[in-house]
Amino acid sequence: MLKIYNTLSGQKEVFKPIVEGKIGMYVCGNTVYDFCHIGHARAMISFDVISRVLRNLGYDLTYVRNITDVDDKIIKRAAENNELPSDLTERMIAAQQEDEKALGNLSPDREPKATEFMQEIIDMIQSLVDKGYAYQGDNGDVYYRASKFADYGKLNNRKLEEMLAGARIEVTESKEHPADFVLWKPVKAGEVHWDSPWGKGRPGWHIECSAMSTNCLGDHFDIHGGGPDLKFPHHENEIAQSEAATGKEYVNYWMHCGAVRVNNEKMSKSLGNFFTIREVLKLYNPEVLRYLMVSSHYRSPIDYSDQSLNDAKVALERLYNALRGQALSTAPESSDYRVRFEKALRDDFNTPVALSVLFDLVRDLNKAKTESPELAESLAAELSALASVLGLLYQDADYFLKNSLVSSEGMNSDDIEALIEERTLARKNKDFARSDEIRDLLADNGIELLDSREGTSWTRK
RNA sequence: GGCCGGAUGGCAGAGUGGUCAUGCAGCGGACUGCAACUCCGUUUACGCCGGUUCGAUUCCGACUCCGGCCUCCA
Repeated sequence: MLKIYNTLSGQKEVFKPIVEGKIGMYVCGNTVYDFCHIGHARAMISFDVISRVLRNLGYDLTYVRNITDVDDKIIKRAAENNELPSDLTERMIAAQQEDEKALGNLSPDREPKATEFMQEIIDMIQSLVDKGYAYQGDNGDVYYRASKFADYGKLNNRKLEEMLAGARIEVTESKEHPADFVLWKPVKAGEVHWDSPWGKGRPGWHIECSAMSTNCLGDHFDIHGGGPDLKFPHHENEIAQSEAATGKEYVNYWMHCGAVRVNNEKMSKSLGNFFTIREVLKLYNPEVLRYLMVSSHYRSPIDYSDQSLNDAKVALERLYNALRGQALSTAPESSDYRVRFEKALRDDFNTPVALSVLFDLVRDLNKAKTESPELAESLAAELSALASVLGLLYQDADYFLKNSLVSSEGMNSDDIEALIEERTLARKNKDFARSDEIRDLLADNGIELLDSREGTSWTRK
């Protein structure tokens, strides 16, 4: 039994797919006008893990995540850069793919782009116009008529009347109601545009997701996910558009990950307090960032700091230490560890508890190394197999331990190996003074040594 | 103002009506030439006030504080 917290109901629910054994999942992707920051990383990693877990549980999953490649911010940024919007979006899509590959995310099954679904977007708007859910204002904008959709606000527990009190909704003369939102906006001079029954122009932000998700997964599908800041208005508007256009229920389970915070404040573009993924990957091995994301529950807020990254690095080192130099056999079909691990993940993807099972396993593995090599090989295989469900421990242990911190400075491997060789000789000759001198020298350079019967290995701290 | 979600040991972070989370750090021991890695043992906890209960960190209510959304944002 799988339980999923559904934003729509505000509680954990037993998951039931529409079609037995199959799942359609749509996740809102990024607007590609800038490099991804840590908040994007969290959303991308969270849903990557969720998709892996669903497949591990045996579901036939179709995972769709869109790319927003037409938007005000893209047009603005491209103009600032003096380049074509399409050149900007291509660059940023390539950058995002690089980042994700580094972080160990698997590609979604489909990554539809808004510009490739223009006809479907126009068709959906037409359908809304035909049914009286949309109208063209005298400024040329086509608006969604929020007041006609009885369930408007059901995802966020809001009522139209109450929202007016907030008074932060953009007031436009051309709108019938302040909560109405744009489906299609007329082209401004020199901007990219498409032909439509309402004149040349381009789509509003929300409609593309309704059009792409229903075209890729059907009018009614299982899971829709995204970052916490999309809950309102974006997802609320998606529901309104889709259900009005198709006349069917849109999505069964809505999932939202938690925010990444910096100094107890949400990391966001508008606050400017964000770090890009590539900045962080200049300092830390990408798996450290992934571990940080997986080490708390996907819905909890995460505080991002040097210390939180460092804690993640140290914890990951413990896992990799257990695998270093350890042969793997075959993982058992089922074990107490696997049962506990999967039980945790079936409970709304509780990755912190799943990780705690891994650490219990590591303790037994480390003990088995001296007591039963065969058991150790099997436990190591089990550790590796379970970790892969979270997308962790995919690197060579020795490589990771030498590169958990990515520093461009510092000693290179050859110099380190040479010093270790000299130290080994000194130790053979019982010249412990020289031996310790070398170890201290390496330690000052962030290199920690580990002597064993097989020889000396090292870790970059 | 409205709507959500939090408050757990030195830090991070799960969870539960009555027995262990887990990682880091600390302390004692084993291993080691000394270390490191590892192992064994161990200290520190559930915001505040009431209620339900044989018993509440866990359920209910009030309070305080914090965060998010209500505007583009993963």
